[in-house]
Amino acid sequence: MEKPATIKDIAKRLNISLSTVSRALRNAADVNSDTKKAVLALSEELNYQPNKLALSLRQKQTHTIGVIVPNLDYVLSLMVRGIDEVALEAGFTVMVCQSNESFGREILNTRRLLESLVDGFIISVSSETKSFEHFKKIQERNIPIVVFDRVTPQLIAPSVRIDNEEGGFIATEHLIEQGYKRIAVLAGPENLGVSNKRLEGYLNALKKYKVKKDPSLIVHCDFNQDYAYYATLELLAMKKRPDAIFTISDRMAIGAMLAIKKKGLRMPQDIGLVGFNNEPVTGLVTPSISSVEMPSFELGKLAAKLFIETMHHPENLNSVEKVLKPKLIIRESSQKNIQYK
Amino acid sequence: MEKPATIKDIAKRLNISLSTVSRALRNAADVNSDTKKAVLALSEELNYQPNKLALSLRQKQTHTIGVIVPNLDYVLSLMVRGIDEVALEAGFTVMVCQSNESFGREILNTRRLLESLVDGFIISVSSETKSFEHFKKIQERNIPIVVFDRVTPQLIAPSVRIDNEEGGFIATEHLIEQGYKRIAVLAGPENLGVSNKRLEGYLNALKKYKVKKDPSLIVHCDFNQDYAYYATLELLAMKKRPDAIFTISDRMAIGAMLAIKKKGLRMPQDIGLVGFNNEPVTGLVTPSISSVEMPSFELGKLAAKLFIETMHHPENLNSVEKVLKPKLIIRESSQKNIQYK
DNA sequence: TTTCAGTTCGGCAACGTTGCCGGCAAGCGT
DNA sequence: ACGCTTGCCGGCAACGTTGCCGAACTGAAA
Repeated sequence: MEKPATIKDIAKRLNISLSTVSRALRNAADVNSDTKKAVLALSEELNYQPNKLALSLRQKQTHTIGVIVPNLDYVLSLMVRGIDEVALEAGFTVMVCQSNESFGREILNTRRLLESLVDGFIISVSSETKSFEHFKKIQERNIPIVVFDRVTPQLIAPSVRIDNEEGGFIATEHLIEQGYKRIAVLAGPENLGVSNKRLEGYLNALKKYKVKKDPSLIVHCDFNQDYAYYATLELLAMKKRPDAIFTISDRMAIGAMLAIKKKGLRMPQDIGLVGFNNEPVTGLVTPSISSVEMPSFELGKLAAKLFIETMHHPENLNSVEKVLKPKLIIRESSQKNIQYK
Repeated sequence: MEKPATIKDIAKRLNISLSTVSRALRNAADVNSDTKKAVLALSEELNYQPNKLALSLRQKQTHTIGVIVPNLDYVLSLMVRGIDEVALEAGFTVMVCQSNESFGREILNTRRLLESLVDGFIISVSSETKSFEHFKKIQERNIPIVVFDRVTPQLIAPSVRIDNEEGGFIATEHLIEQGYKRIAVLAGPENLGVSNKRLEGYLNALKKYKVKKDPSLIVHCDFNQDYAYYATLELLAMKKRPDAIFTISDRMAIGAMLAIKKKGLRMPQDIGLVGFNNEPVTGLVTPSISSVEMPSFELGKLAAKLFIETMHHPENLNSVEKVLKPKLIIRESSQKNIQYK
């Protein structure tokens, strides 16, 4: 039992032609039921597995999806698991690449996946990416792309995301309702759509509740715990320091928490804090941190489903844009007016 | 610019044969330097990319490594990144599958990867796995396997791991030195080698420092925060409750911490706690949790290097066993006698 | 008997690539 | 003029699979 069995082996053993075996295995109409049985039996015995390479070469389809993500943090790895689940079910294999938030790396990844002859892409763009030519070239070759989570108007493709504006809104609204007056926001890089949408939600909440917007309370910084830490220290050093902070991600919320503790301030009494993503760690730290949860797993599944639809009907699905709703998880860090739990 | 260019296109445009083009591209000796230049120039212009499927089909090598891991928690994803880095450098693509600690799923994964015609495997076995026939069958087909992290004597293959016995030893030794007298251990499932080695280290430390072993302080439970939580509650309900706990993983340490807090006990004064893996969360909770760090990234890189060696020299590398040293990171949860920091 | 439809099968080519073999011409020495 | 080496190149087959075409046989209708 050395080499795996091929169609040829079966044909030889049964003294019939390759074509007949092939047809029998694919259960084609024009093959005698006796020979069909014989072929099936022998293929079972030899433990025959069709060679995927030959198949792919022949029909120019690898049944492989290239997935590019900026990293594999909690939310994204959940999304990838969602993609994986649906893809496997549909007979696809997924290849996951991390761009590490680097533009160059993202280009490298697309090239590598292209070399691997993936049938298409499911992409969440890196925060560094400002040009989308590498993706547009792929689209010109009629290779399907689905964008998820980090969606951008600069790349026209079917997309799945959460309502980030809503997420920013409910987080801010909650802080306002808790009685916080000077609410700062730690936003991500300026060009990142996701971050800007959440910021927009923040602004909309201020507007609705007639809280005056203060530009000095809006800070852009990298999606990163350390940057958030230092940004928060600066915020807290202001003459009129904020009494609450909404961060665009939990990583940043952790950084903010550390800075707040460093300053000897208490949450939620002195400072309120709300993060985004609902990573498990937010429930473990002291105080636990309120956070906006998103249906990551569902979102991944939806992305994969949309991809498969796109493969089958490449006609204008480009305008399809699925949006899921986020949900606020309230914990200690923001409950100035208690009465919960 | 629709279909990607092939060798045939180049041959036709230059009026030469396929073979010549092929040789020119591979920089073979017996081809005129002028034609070589022409071919290279045209292939550049047409943006020629060799078709990997055809190549793989021809030379029966996909340059793909199948990686199977029980999950993608902090340590394992670091290891996978290490594998990825080395593999890419060496021209390999890796396909990662999660078994979710399930035996059936692990078998499914190996089958799928086998169908994808991977050149070999790098494996960390699931905690459920007690039979290794599915892997042995692969080895009989002369497909190389490298085992990492979760190594077992039941599967003879080149392996990379950390010194788990040492890890268990230094954690326990540290607790003893801090003056803890009744040290409990939350071990993993009984059949899991990694867990047993760490337990062995614990026992060795007790022996060295002449601390009497108390079987009621040794608890086996699933690698899981909830189980650890309940197991700890039981430990703390004992008449003579332990004054320190060493957990075999940080997940379990978190569970233990929650149980300790629930009981209203203080760390490190009432109870000492040391975990394993040094996940970032251990530094963020209050109190921060001491933990045994392992060089995960390095370990992944080593595994990939070993795999590549094995591919090139399949002769008896089976006895190769690389072992890396862990390192104790001391934080608040175990510092009864202060003076650190 | 001829014709025709239906059933069942084999042969050939193709997907894109490379390895092997052999051929042709030029250059060299005899 | 002959043979030998060397440099360069083309043809063929093969990897494992499937699609297309046509052949061979059967049985029945004309």
